Amino acid sequence: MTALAGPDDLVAGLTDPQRRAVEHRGGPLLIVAGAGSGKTRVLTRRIAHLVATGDAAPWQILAITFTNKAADEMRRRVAELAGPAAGRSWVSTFHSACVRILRAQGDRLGYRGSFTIYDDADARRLVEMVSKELDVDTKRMTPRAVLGQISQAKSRGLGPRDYRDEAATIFDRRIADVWDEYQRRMVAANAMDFDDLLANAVRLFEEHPDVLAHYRERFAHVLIDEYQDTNAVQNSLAVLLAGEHRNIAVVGDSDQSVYRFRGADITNILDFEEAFPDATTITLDQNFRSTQTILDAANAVIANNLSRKPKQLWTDRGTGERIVRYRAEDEDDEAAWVAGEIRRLVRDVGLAHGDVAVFYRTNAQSRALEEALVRAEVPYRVVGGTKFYDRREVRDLLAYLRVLVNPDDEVSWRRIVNVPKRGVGETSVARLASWAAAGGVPFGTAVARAAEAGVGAKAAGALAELAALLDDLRARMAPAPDEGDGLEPDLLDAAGPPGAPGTTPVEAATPGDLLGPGALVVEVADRTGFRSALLADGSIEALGRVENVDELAGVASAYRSLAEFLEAASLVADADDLDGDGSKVSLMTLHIAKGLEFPAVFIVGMEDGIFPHARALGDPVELEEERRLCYVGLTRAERHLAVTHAWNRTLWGSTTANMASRFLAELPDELVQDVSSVWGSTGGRFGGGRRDLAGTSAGGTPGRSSFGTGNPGAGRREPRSTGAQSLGLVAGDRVVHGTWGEGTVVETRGDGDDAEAAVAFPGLGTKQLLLRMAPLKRA
DNA sequence: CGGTCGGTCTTTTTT
DNA sequence: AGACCGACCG
Repeated sequence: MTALAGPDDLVAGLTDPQRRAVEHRGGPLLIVAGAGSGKTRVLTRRIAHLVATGDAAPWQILAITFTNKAADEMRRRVAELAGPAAGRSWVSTFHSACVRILRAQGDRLGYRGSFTIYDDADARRLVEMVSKELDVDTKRMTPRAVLGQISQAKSRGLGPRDYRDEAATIFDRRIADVWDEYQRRMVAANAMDFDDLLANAVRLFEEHPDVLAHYRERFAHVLIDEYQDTNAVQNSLAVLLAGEHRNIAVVGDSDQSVYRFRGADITNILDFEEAFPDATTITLDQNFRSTQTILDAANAVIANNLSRKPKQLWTDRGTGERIVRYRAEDEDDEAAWVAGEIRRLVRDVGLAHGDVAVFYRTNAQSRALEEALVRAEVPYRVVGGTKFYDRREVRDLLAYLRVLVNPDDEVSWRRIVNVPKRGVGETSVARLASWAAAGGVPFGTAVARAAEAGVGAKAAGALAELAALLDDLRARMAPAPDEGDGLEPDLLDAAGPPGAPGTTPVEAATPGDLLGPGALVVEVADRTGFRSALLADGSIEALGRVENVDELAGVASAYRSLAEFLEAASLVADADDLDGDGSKVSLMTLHIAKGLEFPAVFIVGMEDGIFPHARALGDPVELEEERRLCYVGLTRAERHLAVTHAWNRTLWGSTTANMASRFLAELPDELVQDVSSVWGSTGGRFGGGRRDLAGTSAGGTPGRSSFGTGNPGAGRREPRSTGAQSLGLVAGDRVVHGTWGEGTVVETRGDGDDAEAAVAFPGLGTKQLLLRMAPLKRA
């Protein structure tokens, strides 16, 4: 379509600091990018600029993000700017980049190319297994906690031996024992957990200088997003790859570091300038997202953190409305108020449901909201939460598929051995395990020779049948396409795995009677009796499970090989990650909200003990992390922001009274409009109009309204009308909206105070406006 | 071996 | 309130 952008086009429209970040050459670059400061824009333009100026070939660029979604988005935007050649760049997450390298080079570490990736649940199972074998008290040391310790240590770049050396308590030494055996079993199972993917890549580079040299040469430019969320190992990777040419650009905002509990180390970004003394630092603090009121609030809150570099976000977009605060009786009142306000925003202010998001600290809080939204007939979706790949039946089938690809995968074997039920109980599994261990053979061998292993005749027969079935399927499995050695510029894909968003899924053409991934799912589900067991159950949820099985087959069939599908399934946590179509309100945790933005945001449950979470109250470091989370939440809002807390909240069956969150007290008074204070007042101060709507749908007391006409000004009386209803608009008229700019009237309805107009704003879609309330003038 | 009952423990989770 | 685990029994 359009001609590719030249270097000058690529810096057009950028602010001065943005431009400098794009044009910087020679040496390390730290881009301190505040929320909403256009960092993705800078990153994508920088990549395109490197290519357009000829300073780098596309395949010499490695761009790292944290989520697949972010990687897809970046890939898309870079392709727009730099053309298809940009597909030769690696734009991926740390984990997928490491997988790609390890698939090609893992044999140097003793892994085979088909190694399995264990997610947290798989890893936890193995820890549990090992703990029990070692007689660890799994009550006092839960597998979850032990794995957490191991994971944290791995994130710091430690191994079992280092950990043992550091061990201060008997517990730590036990953890080291478990870790030792866990790691042995992982190698035996030809499996890696998420932390291993990173750690093994580092090990590969450290132990094989020739490999490192290859990749250093290959990736002459390294860019890393969300640097504040990197852990020590990821930092090592960055340093290893960029340590020689030093063309490393990192982007991040220490105020948005909220994954400490996952091993993220904020000092990586804080100390970047020390690690790279010749680094250039560019700060982006102009915000292009929010009103100044919202930014002032966020600035004020985050200023209470001691361990940070001062930074003030600013905007030229104007003051905007005050932040609405609602003090609810309980979580139901809170939810009902939110539901009512959302209706107001849609009816009176002209927002679409998709423009609105509600954030909460913990997933459990979504329930009351969902109930209220259903009652108020507000369409919504819950983002995150239960993921497709976490469902039991999906995990079961994936375990079958993994065993097909990797017969040494013990955890998956154990999972499927008695699913569906074939009379193989705990004792049989124990016999299989000890026989395998004694003979030094994989668990799968014991399954095939169960009778020899001492398993009872009936169970042994079932197991032999299972092994034979899997052998048969394995023989008919379509081979994985050759993926090269990971070093060629153009191997694999230009645009991520097939089936990934942004690429066209290709129905795998399977030659002869070879089985592709989709067919394998079907075969496994049918021939193991998995599907019939579900159907026999007959319950509603069993039927849902059957649907999930079919869906899994559908997803799988978009991949070229089973191995490829399994890799994607392990690395892409959420299949229903799809961006909403704009027709639904989004509900999500504050963590998930990071990186997103919405015209209207509600943050609920702002109570000490909820947010900040109870477990953070006594710990200053944790508390600062919670405050960063608050900062993240506040800065997601573009124009409308409401914060709520409930005096009473029922949690886990009992009701407790909570104080308002300390973060609420950190919001400057003049930025906040307290809605509960108008309780029983005649109203009029807060934008008025349609109070009936809020009242009836909220099922609460009328008069508690909030978001009004969008008129700024602290404490000033809001006008009852913008007068736009008397403009006499007809379809085709050009108008200017205070927020959305110029648009065209598409349709008008009603008259007087009830007059409404549908107005199309270029690039923003058509908005329904209540003219009495809308800041509208003739163009 | 497999179903049922009661006791316990509840954050956040890009990969 | 709900999920998950372990003990108990047919």
